Amino acid sequence: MEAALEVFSTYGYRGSTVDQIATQAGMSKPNLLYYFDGKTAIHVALLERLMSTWLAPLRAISEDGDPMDEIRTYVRAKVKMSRDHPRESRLFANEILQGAPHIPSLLTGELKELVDQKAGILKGWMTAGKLAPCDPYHLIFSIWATTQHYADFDVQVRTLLGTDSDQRFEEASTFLETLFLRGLKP
Amino acid sequence: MEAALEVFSTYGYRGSTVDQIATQAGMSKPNLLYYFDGKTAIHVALLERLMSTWLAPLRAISEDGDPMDEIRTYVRAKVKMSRDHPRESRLFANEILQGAPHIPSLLTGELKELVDQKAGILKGWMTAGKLAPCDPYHLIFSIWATTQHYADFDVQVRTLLGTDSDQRFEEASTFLETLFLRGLKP
DNA sequence: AAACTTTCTGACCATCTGGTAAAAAGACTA
DNA sequence: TAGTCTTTTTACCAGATGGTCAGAAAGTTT
Repeated sequence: MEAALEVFSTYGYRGSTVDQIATQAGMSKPNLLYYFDGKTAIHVALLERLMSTWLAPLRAISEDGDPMDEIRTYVRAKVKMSRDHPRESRLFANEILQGAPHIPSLLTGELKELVDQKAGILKGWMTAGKLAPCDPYHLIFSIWATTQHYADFDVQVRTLLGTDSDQRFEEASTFLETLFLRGLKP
Repeated sequence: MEAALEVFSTYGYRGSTVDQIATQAGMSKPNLLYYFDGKTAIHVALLERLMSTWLAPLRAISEDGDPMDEIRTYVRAKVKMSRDHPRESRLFANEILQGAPHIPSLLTGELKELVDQKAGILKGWMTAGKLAPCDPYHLIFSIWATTQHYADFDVQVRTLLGTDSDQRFEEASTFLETLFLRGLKP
């Protein structure tokens, strides 16, 4: 799985070969296929296993917390994930970009359920006057987009910032925190 | 080129075949390769031809305009591009996601030059007190990320919003406009 | 109409890729 | 030790794919 993550996230599904994954995992192709029912099965298994980890920060948003704190924490956690788990982010990005052909049920199921729930919480905060009124779904999208950008478009970010240090994640965290807190203050 | 855009943006570089593009263009593979020097050449030609169109909205930002108006106009233009030219967006997203193996010079050249220039303008507005102080590069990234999200992750957005109408682009425009204007008001 | 140039096609090839078959090599048990 | 089950390797295949080539059409010039 570790090898598959490395390969798939770098070259995409079609761009990866079973041989590459096997080599990366230090085994032969037939041996790899002894444990998995084919290339697609590896890919799906990987996506399913990572989905819950990937959604953990969103799941952690609590209705009881302070809205501003919760959002700040969420943004920070997502930037951290882009820094520490860029491969996972790219894996999902690749899959969604191609129209999510392998995980349609994950989108309509687990993901939608969670997002609907959290959107409800956000909406509640807004009607309670604790958050500037806006569309909660688009708010979630904007947090995903801005934070995952630093993993998915890393090459571009590094090129344009002209720095290779991890400093960009700190800067990003600070910038996004300011943007969202100012933008959402009731 | 139109056929290549359609195919490459849907399946990615590795996932597309020359035959697919040829069929889409209504010609035979050898005939297509009579005009292009190979699969890679088609891809690169496409990326280079689209780069300027793609950057037009950013290029249109004028130092003389009102900062808030300029940013509002830019965000709107970018959302419109996601709606009207999703294939172009996905084509670039695919390429950057894989590490931009075919267009390294475009990033370090044309793109970086333009972004540096516009970041300078933004910085100028900030020191003049016309815009809340923040990192101009990360500001540009956040506008790119949030707007292109609606093209690149369209499947996810449609699934979670549960609507297929183009209404989502209107909502997105409104939401992002509010977010950025509130977040950047000095 | 002949000569020549450009465009296009069918047949073909080398390579890559996902996947399989069968047997060898270990590991465990009676 | 012999037998059985699991794991791994070697050899291989069928189909897909990028690309080539000789020559046929089609068009243009002389």
